[in-house]
Amino acid sequence: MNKTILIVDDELRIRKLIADFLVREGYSTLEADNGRIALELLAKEHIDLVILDVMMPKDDGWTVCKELRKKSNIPVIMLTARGEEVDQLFAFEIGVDEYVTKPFSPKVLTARVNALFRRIDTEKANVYDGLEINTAARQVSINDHSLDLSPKEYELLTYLTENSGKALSRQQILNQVWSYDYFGDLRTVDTHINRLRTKLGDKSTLVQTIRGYGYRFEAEK
Amino acid sequence: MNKTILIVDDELRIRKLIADFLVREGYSTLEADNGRIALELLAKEHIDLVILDVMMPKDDGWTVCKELRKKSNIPVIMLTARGEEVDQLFAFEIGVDEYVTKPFSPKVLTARVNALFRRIDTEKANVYDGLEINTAARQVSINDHSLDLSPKEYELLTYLTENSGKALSRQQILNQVWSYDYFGDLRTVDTHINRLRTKLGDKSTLVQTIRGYGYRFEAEK
DNA sequence: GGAAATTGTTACAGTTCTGTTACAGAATTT
DNA sequence: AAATTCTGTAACAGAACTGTAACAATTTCC
Repeated sequence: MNKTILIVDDELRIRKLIADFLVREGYSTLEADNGRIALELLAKEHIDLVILDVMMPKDDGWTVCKELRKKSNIPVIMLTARGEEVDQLFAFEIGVDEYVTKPFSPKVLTARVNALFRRIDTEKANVYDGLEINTAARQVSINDHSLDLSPKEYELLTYLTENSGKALSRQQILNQVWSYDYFGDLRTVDTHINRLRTKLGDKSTLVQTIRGYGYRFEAEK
Repeated sequence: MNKTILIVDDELRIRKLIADFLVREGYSTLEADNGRIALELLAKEHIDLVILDVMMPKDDGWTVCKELRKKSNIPVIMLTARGEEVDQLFAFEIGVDEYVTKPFSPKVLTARVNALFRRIDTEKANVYDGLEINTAARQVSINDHSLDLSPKEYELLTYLTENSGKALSRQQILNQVWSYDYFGDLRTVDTHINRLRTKLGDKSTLVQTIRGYGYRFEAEK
């Protein structure tokens, strides 16, 4: 089923413009011309993402977002007017995921939406073919059988899974899992991959070698 | 190999700040404090993305971007000052892919960069008559059946596909896929083409021989 | 048709790369 | 402080990759 995006803006023209391009990208859309209706829709409908204009006559975007956040972790993209002061820390605390400055090109908006969904989707998938990663508990298990990973092994595994399906070079891995100013041997990565694979047992095939490049985590289809 | 980002800004402080966070994200960086040096670096080095400050004393960001666009399709992120009027249509025509308003949080900047690369990478996930090349995963597949290519074979194939429809001489291929200072036998290219064709199976006809010259990748219409 | 040029194919040896293990020092726990 | 665990490096063996050469097949040109 298509993802549904709720567009909240008091201007019909803007709503239609946005809806037009999102539909073209393959999304379903809902519309609300004020905060109250937006919140009602959120309670009733299954909505995957909200695009929210800051400037609205009744309740402004910030208020709607704050209300929304009490009930949901739905991603929010804010539309801000050019020149409008935006306190990024405030926005972050409220739980805005992205902004787009008006006027915007449809290209930019749809790109943001796509990128945000990709991010959410990858964050959600914490079970890979029977390998479960509980980030809150910092615990990894295979078929409810807990794995005893060292700190580095855990960090390495989560970096791989967070970028599941992507080729990661040894340098990239070293930069991320160790640190950007760590100047160690690239082969260190290999050793840790080896240790990780050993502990992964028959799930070790999830960690694929890319010869001459690095590694890739891959949940088989 | 890491993606390389060129940072163009006249202020050392800003450059270092940006470079710091990008390196932490696993990118390599290059720096230029003016447009001329930026263009020189672009000609010499392999650069995947440019971050460009609009306000610079010699050539402003727009000029640099326009020059750059004559020679390359590298994605560009513009740094604009808050309150600075930006004509988005103008920027779009010049070929700017994203902006970030100063002052910005590193989080916002790196998020933009990551999102842009994701977009580029997924756009790049090209399909040629059933042959799919996923550059992010560094993976090639035919009808969802993954091919096991060696590093050279992969590089060769992507070089061919990136120049799809163009005749490439053996020397040109050797210069690009090997390196410009590699002095090997031209027939080495033939051998690798042969290996590649073998692995491509019934898609091998995509790689055409140009007698007396070299090869050409051609997606049939 | 036949010679020359060009390309396809295969084999092989040298090189590079990766998996694995061992070990010593560092960090952590007891 | 001792014991245990963790970590980074080095070393080695085996596997994969690569470049060259030699020969076969094909195309071009006379």
